[in-house]
Amino acid sequence: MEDMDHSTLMREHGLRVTRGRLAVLEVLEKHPHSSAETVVAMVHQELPDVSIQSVYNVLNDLTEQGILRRFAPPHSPALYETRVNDNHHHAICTSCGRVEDVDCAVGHAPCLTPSDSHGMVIQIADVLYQGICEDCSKAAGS
Amino acid sequence: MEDMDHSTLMREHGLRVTRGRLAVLEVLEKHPHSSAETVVAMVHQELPDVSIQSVYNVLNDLTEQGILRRFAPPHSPALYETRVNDNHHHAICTSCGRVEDVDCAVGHAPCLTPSDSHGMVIQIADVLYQGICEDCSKAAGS
DNA sequence: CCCCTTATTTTGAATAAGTCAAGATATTAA
DNA sequence: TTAATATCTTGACTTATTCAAAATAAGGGG
Repeated sequence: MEDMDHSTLMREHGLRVTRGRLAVLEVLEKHPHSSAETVVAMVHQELPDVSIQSVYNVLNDLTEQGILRRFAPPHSPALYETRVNDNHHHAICTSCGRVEDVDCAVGHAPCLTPSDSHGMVIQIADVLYQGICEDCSKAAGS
Repeated sequence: MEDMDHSTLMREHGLRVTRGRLAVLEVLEKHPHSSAETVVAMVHQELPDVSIQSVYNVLNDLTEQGILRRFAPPHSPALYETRVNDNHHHAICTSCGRVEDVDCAVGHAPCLTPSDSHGMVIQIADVLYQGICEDCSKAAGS
């Protein structure tokens, strides 16, 4: 069972295994870059009586444990994904809001090494490219 | 007068020069990484009858023209700055929320060249480092 | 310099996204 | 199986931001 991994993962982080948490992880594995609202909608397809607040709790708890990753494009609610620990980045279309994963060009984890971090110990580097996606530039160019 | 630059800048973008816009630019030059609310507060020190809505309008208009830059750390309202066109990045302390400017280590505008942009034409690369700042790690380590 | 056009601002209401807190429920260790 | 407590639910609330219509002000042409 695929849930086994998720269950084990959560136990390793000292978290109890609940239906809500498993459902959130499954949803985000199938649909990365989802907002809390989207996650709620998809969780409800399987488990209609999980509360909205609960999904927010789960998203916060799992993000805090590093099981999920959260990022916040301007003009967008926070988005979540399970793809963690691989230093990939995101490109968002400023026109339609579509989000794509992008591997960094410069090699392995380059952006984890800022020139001068002002004494901060860096844990995460989020890179967000903003631009116009193919479809939107076609649509605008016509 | 320093305002001359700002006025010229706005005219070049086809925008009318208003007290509110000048005030917002001045505030953000002195206090980069300010939220809309902070900008309102500081603008009000000089011009108490500029409305909140107006500041939001100004921030949106100037951002749209590329005169301001907006970025949105998780758990934070959107932040604004006048430093534009130099591909610098940001480090935010996840504990106290402090934001610092960071020049990218890898050279000039490296992150504007993603390996595979999925057909998107990239306009901006925002890099957000998250970590623990010196003060907070001292405070926690005690 | 004044007037006209229209960009900008104001006012007030409304929405979206997310948090807080207290009590009910479910998970897990013993 | 039971006890302890982590998690979930409910409902209200806060924060950040947007919308829309009427009032005002900027700047070009006479």
